[in-house]
Amino acid sequence: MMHPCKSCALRKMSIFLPFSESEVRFMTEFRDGEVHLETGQTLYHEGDDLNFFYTVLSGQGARYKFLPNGGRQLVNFLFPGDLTGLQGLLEGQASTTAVAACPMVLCRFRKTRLPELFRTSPSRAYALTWVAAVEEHFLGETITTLGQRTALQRIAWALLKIHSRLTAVGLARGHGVPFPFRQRDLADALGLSLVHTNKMLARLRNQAQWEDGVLRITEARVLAEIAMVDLEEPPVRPLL
Amino acid sequence: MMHPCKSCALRKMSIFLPFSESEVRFMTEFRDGEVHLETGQTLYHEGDDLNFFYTVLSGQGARYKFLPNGGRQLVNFLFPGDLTGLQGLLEGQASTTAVAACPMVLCRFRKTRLPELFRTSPSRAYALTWVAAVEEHFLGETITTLGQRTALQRIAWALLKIHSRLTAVGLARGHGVPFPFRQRDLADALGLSLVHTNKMLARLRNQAQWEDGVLRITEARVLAEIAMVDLEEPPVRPLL
DNA sequence: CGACCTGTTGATGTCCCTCAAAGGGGGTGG
DNA sequence: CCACCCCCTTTGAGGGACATCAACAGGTCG
Repeated sequence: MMHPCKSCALRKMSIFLPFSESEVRFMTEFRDGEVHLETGQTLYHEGDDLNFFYTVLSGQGARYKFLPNGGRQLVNFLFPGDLTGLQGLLEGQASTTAVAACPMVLCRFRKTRLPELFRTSPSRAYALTWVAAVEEHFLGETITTLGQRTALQRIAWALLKIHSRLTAVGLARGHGVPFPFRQRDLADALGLSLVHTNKMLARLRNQAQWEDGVLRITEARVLAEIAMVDLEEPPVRPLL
Repeated sequence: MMHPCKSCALRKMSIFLPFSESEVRFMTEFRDGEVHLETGQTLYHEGDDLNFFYTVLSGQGARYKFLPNGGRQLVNFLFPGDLTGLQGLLEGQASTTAVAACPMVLCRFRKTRLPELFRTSPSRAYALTWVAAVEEHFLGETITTLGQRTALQRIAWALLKIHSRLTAVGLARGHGVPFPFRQRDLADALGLSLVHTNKMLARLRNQAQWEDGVLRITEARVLAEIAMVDLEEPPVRPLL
């Protein structure tokens, strides 16, 4: 297709800031093709020299960091609209491993053209920085959760965040949002053991159901109370 | 003084990428004065409308997030060269409270001029994004620490990171680096209780001493082993 | 001198980890 | 078509790491 960005479905979602005509033209030329991943495939490995960065177009994945003792931390989920790979911008070395949890499509950008982006399209460069700032903000919230919340509160917090983020990109289907991960992934995201994660999920079953890769929240109010957060939509943000 | 950036001591440190002549000129004009803080003063409060962002020139501080239950999370320390306030770029609302742990000097930038920076100085805009990516990378490491490391490992990890970061900005003084925080701050940074933090610090006394606001590391190798990290210098990064 | 803050140490409790085992699909092969 | 296995989920039992409660020492300040 000639105009992959022009027809991009993500761009139309209200959570993303609109593109100008010239921005659409620029991105169409700037992008470096698409990447298609199957379930379980890795986008990049920890330690890889990263020549690209990516925007998630569809599907879901996660970035993991592995420790010498066998531990594994899920640093963040990769949802449609998320940018990943920028971290490796500096060291050239990826600090995490990105894996697809279901079939994914990503928009690819070449790192060597980054200076050109900054020279040629200030508004797109601004968007890039903005997205990085959004991500930074979210990681700060995650740190707060890991540092201060109990297991039950962490689960409640995560389910709410995940649900609202996926709803914001139009994935709600009445019966819930697709969330194709295992309990082990959620456990690794929250610094909990698999067993305890399972037990806390059971205790929240009245407020949220997560089965067969579909997450449904029935008592958001209660979850928010448990998690000590306010119920709010994800803020509007740019898309790359 | 006419050339505050030209004479900036930070710029000369090898951990920071060099400025071109034109970049120095640009920043001199772009900056919006200095902010001087006394110990305990706050740079901004959670919920504030943020019109500025800042680079730490000297001194140290931290960003905190407070929870309804009285909990407090130290999201990150603010060391010389660090950029802060960008997170609030989007919501306009600061998500954390920034407090000085000793007298601080910061370089101030006006948010409304950000688009101008992207239009006028692509190389500076690139540096800004780079710094944000560095920060994002570090927050990811912190998440891994909070999620996967034990109390002793967290303390060892934090002491190493803090020491190497402060050394990289030239604060080592033979007997150690200045670190003007309380054990309560470190506890809040690592998601531990004050009491337990104290006990773990005691157990590491042979490897690291932290007294009277000075941190000295005598057995970095041992600490690194405990923390499950490699001993390495902080990567070179831009300065704003 | 007393009030307050920070650091230190001991005692007690508990949240969560680890170990263990069983049940339910889904896939493969006999 | 059933046997078998693997992965995921679920539940119970026991133990350990860390939180909470409590008390004291030293330093600083009013």
